[in-house]
Amino acid sequence: MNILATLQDRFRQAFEGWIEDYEPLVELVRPGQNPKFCDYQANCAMPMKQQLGQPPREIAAEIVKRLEIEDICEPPEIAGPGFINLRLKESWLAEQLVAAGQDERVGVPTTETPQTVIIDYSSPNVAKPMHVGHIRSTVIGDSLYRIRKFLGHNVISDNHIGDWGTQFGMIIYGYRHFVDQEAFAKSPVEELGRLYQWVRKIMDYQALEKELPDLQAKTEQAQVAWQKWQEEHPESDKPTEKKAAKKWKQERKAAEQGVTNFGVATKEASAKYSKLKESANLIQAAEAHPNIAQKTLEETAKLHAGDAENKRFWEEFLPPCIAAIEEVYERLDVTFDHTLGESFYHDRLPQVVEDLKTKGIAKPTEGAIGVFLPEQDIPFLIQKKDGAFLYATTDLATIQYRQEQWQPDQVLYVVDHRQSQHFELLFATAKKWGYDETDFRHVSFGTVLGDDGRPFKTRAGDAVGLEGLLDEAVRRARGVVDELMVKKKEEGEEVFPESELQEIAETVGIAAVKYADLSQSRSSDYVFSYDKMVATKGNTATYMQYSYARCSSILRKSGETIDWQIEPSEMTCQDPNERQLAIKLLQFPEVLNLVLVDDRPNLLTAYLFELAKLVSAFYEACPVLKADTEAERKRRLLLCDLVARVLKTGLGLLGISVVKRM
RNA sequence: GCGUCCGUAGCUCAAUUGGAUAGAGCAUCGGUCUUCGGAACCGAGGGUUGUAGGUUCGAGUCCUACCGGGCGUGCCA
Repeated sequence: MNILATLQDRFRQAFEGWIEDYEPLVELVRPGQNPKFCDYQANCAMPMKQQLGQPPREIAAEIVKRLEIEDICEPPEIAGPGFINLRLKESWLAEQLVAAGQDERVGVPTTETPQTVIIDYSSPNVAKPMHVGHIRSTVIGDSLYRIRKFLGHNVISDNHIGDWGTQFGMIIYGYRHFVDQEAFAKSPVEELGRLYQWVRKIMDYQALEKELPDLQAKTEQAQVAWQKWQEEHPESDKPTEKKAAKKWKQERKAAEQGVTNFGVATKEASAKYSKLKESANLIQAAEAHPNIAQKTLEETAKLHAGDAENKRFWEEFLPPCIAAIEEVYERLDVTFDHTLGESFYHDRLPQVVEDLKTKGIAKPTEGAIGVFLPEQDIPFLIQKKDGAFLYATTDLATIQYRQEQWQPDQVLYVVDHRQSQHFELLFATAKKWGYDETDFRHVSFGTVLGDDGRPFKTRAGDAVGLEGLLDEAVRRARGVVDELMVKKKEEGEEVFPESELQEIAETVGIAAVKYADLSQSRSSDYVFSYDKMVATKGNTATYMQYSYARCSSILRKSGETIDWQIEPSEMTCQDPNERQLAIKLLQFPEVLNLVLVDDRPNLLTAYLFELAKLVSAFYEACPVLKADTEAERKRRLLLCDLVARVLKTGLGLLGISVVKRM
């Protein structure tokens, strides 16, 4: 049962035959902001002023008159400029609680309008270790998948892995020249990873060798230019006229920034260079394999052209690489319905370009092929002048395939915000191509930052590996769990066995990483902090899991079997804390729907956090096991049961598991 | 230059897309309690929502300008 939807229905009925185009007004029925005023409120009277030419308070009175809602709410009150305040009836709340309690889905109905939705997320490159950058896409995508599925949509997850790119040229080249056969036989993935890193290092070294003098020269030039600008533009010369002053300031900023920008770039580059230079082996390899970047590109081109040997390497390397990625997913408890990578679409690319050309959508431009779109200052290039295809081409082929295969109503791309322009171009092109019925959405997200406010990197400047990150989170979680055990021991309580402690740490650690990400507003960057994510206070997975464990423990200690076959009158809330908790529990369905409006899992985490806080207040005010009467005890135990189930279900929809005790 | 996102409490972040007194957590301060699991609860201080205008019953949210930042910006993905 969705309270909000039910109330909105009643308003819809009230408007019917009276007001035209009332749907936007129905949207203005909302949960109340402050329990002091109301449980729900309708803000529709004010905007109706224009249409009806009456004072909003009069309109509100008219709405209330037409509204048939007395089975659900107390008589509505009109407040302020024309707010209609609704207060739910105790008897109705009790009925809904019992219905939710009896329902395996804790009262969440499935949708009446199921849609076919494809979600494209995670998308790692094979043969390259997964890193911190993959967390958000994977975790957010997985959660959106779970929620849609739970609500009854036909969801298809497709992991569009990078299995056809230049990294294969790199490992093929590496395999030809540097492979340690023994290591490869023992663990192909590890050896391929080493080869990738090694070739990457040689490439970096050679590139830096070439670029560094240039960078240093540019830094010096920038310094000279800045000096000169300052000499030629003393502060006293600053124009007083507004426009000229602005230009003056901009020039100064440009000159000054040139120094810092090139300075920083040079400093970073030379630090990296001298670090690489420490390895004699690397220098030797770099000398023996000049221009390695070009050679790896050639290997990639050969693979794409169907070279038998490279294709054989690819076929040999791919399965173990995918298996390694699967291991990470298993640890994260993430699954996909399909894993159709770039290579899957390779054969379709020429036809895509041909078709777009034939239909007059794409045309040659400076030797390449591109789609020109109104309101876009750059063309969407689908073929390079050397004839090679681009990821734009693959993305279009993917859209075409998915339409043929699944006819989706909606396609979500959970990809970081830096690619928003690419998706704008992609979606516009797809529309022109005829796929104009599908709701394509770029579910974008911000960058994961370190505590210095810059993208989260290791001290050496590399991306942080995902597995190491998870290990560290689990290690911190173990620290938290151990601390807890010390306390238990002091208080003479049972200390858990080692195996269980490790299990709890794993569950709590992984949950912490996921929750930290999901609880953040998706569009903004966020600062990664191990300490904060495993904190036992605040909006963290740890706090929620504890709340669940505490609830479970009370239920366990009651020694009773939960039985929801009761009369609603027995569930009537007697205490304000019970009532607040009951309403929050019943709002679970509407929150899930709200999450999907704009694909914002943080609304679900916020809801769960509020629920957990209300439970704490409830325990404080309302003894459960030591309740005054048997009826009270029973009612409160049932509330605990529902809380535990909503917490578990809600966390489950975020991809987070719970433990029975901690 | 153009495009785009952002600027909210000391810190990290919310704010149901235009609704009532802008909320949480951390940190700070005060209080409660012989713990149904105290990882608790109750309370206080802390804000000109970057600045200045505008739109209207009503603006953190929309419009304009400015200040400060991130990201992107034709053949990488």
